[in-house]
Parts: sequence; C-alpha cells; structure tokens
Amino acid sequence: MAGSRTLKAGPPRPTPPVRVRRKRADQYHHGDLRRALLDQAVRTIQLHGVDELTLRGVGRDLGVSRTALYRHFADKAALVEAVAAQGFRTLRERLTEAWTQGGEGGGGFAAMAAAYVHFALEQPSHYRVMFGAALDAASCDPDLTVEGAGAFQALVDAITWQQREGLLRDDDPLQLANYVWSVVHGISMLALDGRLRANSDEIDLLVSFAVKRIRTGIEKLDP
Amino acid sequence: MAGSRTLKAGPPRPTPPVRVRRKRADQYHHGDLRRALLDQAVRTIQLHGVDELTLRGVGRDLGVSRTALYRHFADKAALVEAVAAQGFRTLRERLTEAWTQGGEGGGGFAAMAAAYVHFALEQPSHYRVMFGAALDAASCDPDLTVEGAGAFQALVDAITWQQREGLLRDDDPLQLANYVWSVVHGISMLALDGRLRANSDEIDLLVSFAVKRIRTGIEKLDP
DNA sequence: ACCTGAACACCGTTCAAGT
DNA sequence: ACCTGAACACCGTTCAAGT
Repeated sequence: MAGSRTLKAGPPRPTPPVRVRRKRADQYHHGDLRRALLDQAVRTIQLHGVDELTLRGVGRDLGVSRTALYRHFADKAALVEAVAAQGFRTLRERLTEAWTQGGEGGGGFAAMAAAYVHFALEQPSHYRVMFGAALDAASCDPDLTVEGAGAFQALVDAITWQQREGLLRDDDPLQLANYVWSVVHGISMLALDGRLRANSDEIDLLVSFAVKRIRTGIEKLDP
Repeated sequence: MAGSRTLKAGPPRPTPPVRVRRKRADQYHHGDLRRALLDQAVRTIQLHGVDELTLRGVGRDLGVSRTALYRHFADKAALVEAVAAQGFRTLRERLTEAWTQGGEGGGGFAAMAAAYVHFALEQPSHYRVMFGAALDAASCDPDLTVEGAGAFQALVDAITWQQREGLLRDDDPLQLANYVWSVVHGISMLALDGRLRANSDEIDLLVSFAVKRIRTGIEKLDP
C-alpha cells in the first residue's frame, strides 16, 4: 500500500528528516542543501510514494522555505530525475555484488536476476520513479542517462564474460542484455502492480523458473 | 514526446471532443455522460498523457460543469481506472485476433507477442495508465481486475493450446504465461521509456529475437 | 551566492442550491 | 436524478526583496 504510485492518497504526513534541524529564522541552511533535499526526497518517495512528494513538503521537513529548492534544482522534474539517477547507482552496486558473490557465471547470473527483482520489490516507489521519470529519452537529465546506462552495463558485462567462457550463444550481447533485462524488468513491474497474483515466495519461484527458461533459451549448445 | 508521462508539460491545450456539443446554459447533458466522459478521458490521455488529464479540462471539453463528473465516477482515480479497464478490453481483442490470424500455434504465438508490443507502442500513454492506475491490487476497481485478467487469459489459452498439441513444456501454464507476459511487458515498458535506445525497426528485431529465445526456452523436447 | 515570503495560476473535492 | 457555481485546501512556480 505504501510504496505504490497513488492517484489519491490519505492525509499528507510529514516525513521525518534524518537530521532534525530547526533553524532559527535568521539563519541559512549552510550545508549541502542539495544533498539534503535529494535525501529527503528519496526518503519521502520510499515511505509514501511519488505522488506525495511535494516541494513544499520537502522544504517543510528540512525547515527551509518553499522555494529554497529552486537554487539547486531547475524544477520538480529535475529533483525526481536526480532521485532516479540515485536509484540506478544503487541498483548497479547490487547487481555487481550479486555477480561476484554468486560466483561469476551461471550462479552469478541467477543471483543478479534475483537481486534485480529484490531491489525493485524492496523499494517499489523508488523503482517506479527510475522508470517513469523520463519525459522522453532525449530531454532527460544527463546524469540519469549515465547512471541508467551504468546499471545496464553491469548486465552486458556479465553476458560478454559468459560468452567468452563459451557458456552463452554468440548473439549480439546488447540484444541478449535487452532480452534479459526485459524479463527481470517485466517481472518486477508486474509484481509491483500486483498483477502476478503472487506472494513474495511465489515471485521468487517465478524468478528462478524464469532464470532457467532464459538460460535454456540463450545457452550455447555443444559445438 | 506526446504520449509519455510528464512531470511538467507545456501549456494546457483543450482536447477537441468528437461530438462538439455546445449546450445552452439551461440544458442538461442528457445522454450517456458517463460514456462521454470516459471517451474524452481516453482521448486526452492518448493525445497529451495522463498528467494533462484534469477533471476540469474534461468537463470543459464536453461543455459540462467541473463537478458533473462526480455523478458518474467516485473521483479522478475511478475515472482513470475505467480508462485502464477499457485499455485491457482492447488489448485482449488485439491478442486474440493475432492468435487466430497468425495461425494458432507457433506462428500465432509470435504474432501475439508482436501485437502486444505494438499495442503498447501505438498508445503509450494509455498503456502506461493500464499498468499504473492500481493503488494497490486489493482496492482497485473490480471491472479493471476483470478486464486485466481477461487479457492475461488470452495468453494462458494460447499456451494451454500449444501444450495440448505437444509444442510446449508441461510446466504450470500460469507460470509459463507469467514468464512470457513478463518478457513482452518488459520490452514494451523499456521501449516506452526510451531505454532500449532503439528505433521501431530495431524494437521489432528485438521482439522477434525474444520470441525465438522464449520458444527455445519453453518448447517441448522430443520424448 | 543563497534564502525568503507574497502572489499567481492552476488543481481535486465538497456542498448547498437549482431543475 | 442530474447538474450547477462558489468555496476550500491544496499544488508548482515566479519574483522582488533581503543578507
């Protein structure tokens, strides 16, 4: 319930900031306000969803004026894009961790898929923002583009590694990566939307089923 | 650019209604206002995206008061859910058409996948609404639930048909359907978000590549 | 540079009142 | 039953003014 996009939600609640700073009226924020605004936006989104994110609310939570934000972000869209970029950075970390800890290869690849879906399910609102913030591909924040490409690259790297080892078909690695990404993204989004009619254990089962089907579909046959 | 979710868009333009009905001030709408509101909402969403859909705008386009809508829909969320339900109805038609015209079997299955992605790409804003309207799975419009399940059923039917013919593995058809749905939904969403860095021809190539990989992954091996 | 409050043009929603 | 305008409590954004 919390954590999903809502068209209309309950009464607005203040999201407690990490550092409570009740500044007196004659003081400035003086600190990394940009960082503080971004962190608070992430926190609000994770707790209450994007639709409850208001510039006024973020300002209020930080004890700062309604319009202070415009010194650091062009507008609300820019703030949300920064949140999305942050999400892709975290996602890439999770994926590379899974790849190495899963043992680089078939096991690592399966671990990556599971880590991807878990990331989406653990922070549904944040994940939604990552894939809905783009107005259109062209006009979006370059930082967001870079971080999005970075997360995708973790997947491409794992695929080319396996191709070099002769584990996967010699198709275009980008096409293979797009295919695999589509599967995990599709599972994540359908699960978030509650369209898989499945609890978290059943989703795990679907993920491991999907990993097996993917592998059968793209593994290299003996030469 | 038009047709994608936007956080902030250009100046609001009126969406021309199909039947221009300039009623005089002393008249009622008297007709299927619910239907007219729904159609106008679909039109506005397809032309300008969800974020430009306002109750006031829909009323204005239809020459009706700002609040007339509340006689037919509980609130804005209910209107959007009705739009989503409408979308699933259309999607199911497209899928079953593709299945029969594609020749029921491997060809029909491939045609369904292509039809699915084309539907999403042709009406991106409408497709987005279909998969973002749900507050949470429980509290959503029963009509939306029914229509969503109906579209999914078209896929399940195609799978069980192929299983009966011995073309597909004897796995749980629901799990197979969830897997296949995840792939086409994933491709559609990534393409809509401009994250596949591909034009429409390249997306077609990805779809046919994906169909081959899916088939290799789930086809029945000779006994 | 950085921050402020007042003001502007929007929203969705409620409600007493009209036919 | 169906529709109406006025009113309420919100928004994002702009801007002249403060330090």
